[in-house]
Amino acid sequence: MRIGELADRAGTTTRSLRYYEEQGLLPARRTANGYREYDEDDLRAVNEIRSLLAIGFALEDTRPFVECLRAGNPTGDVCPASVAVYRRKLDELDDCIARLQAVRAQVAAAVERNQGEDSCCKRSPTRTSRTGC
Amino acid sequence: MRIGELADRAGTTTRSLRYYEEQGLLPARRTANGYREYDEDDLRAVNEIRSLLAIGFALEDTRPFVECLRAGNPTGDVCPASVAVYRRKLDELDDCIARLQAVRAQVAAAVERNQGEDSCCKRSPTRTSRTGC
DNA sequence: GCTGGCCTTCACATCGGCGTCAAGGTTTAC
DNA sequence: GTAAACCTTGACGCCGATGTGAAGGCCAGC
Repeated sequence: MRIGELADRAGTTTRSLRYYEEQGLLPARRTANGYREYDEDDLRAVNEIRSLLAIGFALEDTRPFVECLRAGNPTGDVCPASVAVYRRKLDELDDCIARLQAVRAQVAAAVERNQGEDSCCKRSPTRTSRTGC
Repeated sequence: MRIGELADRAGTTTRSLRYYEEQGLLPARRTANGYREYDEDDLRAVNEIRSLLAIGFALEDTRPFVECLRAGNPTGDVCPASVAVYRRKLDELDDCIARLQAVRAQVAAAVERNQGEDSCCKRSPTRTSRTGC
């Protein structure tokens, strides 16, 4: 299949696929006219990449999983290198969660201190903003 | 005091202070020669900004706190607008923590599935990478 | 008067994973 | 033959907070 179909089937864009190729994660055969040509294995690789990205892995961290798949394994996570990434991610997640929980506690305490307070303020206008996690 | 001293005392850089000014968070008086001149209130404002940034607030989210301080309040968080930001941040933190915990569980399960496994792989090299939370 | 250490503004670089456009080649359908 | 729908490479834009550097002004001490 060509890049457009692969993108559609994987629920992504051609731009992303070319980017993965550029990063050495998705080498592509070329047809005579220079078009990239992909097969079902490539689709599996892209799905692996996408599902890992979706849970917050960096693209680079998906590499062992993709290589594991390419090596002929049923899934990308049966290889030691993949499991190593998983473990590192677990540590990072634990650190991150702990930090966020500490911040949460700190913010919650601050809210409590200043909630019913008439210790209010003297002026200051209002505004809005956006999210981001 | 001038910008270099303020930066030193606040534990940041002149670049950052100029950026805060550019964002309208830290207006500066100028001396005759064009140098920025700051006082102790400005130091407090910068400290407020820095401590909020340090716990993951966006610069824009520090605005109500700074304005609250500027309005003459003892701390930046006694104003309703500040508390509103706190509350929104709490929600964001809860969402974020929940997502990360879900991911953590998913990754932990995957590690468990593939840990002692001789279901190993067939080849695939090794690599390294870096952190980031 | 000269050196060094401040200060000024302007503006480009960083990181990651793309979006998006430009300018062009190819192939298919009518 | 020509329009439509693919494909190609290349390159700039984005976001946020800041690093970094260039080119120049100002001031204190020697």
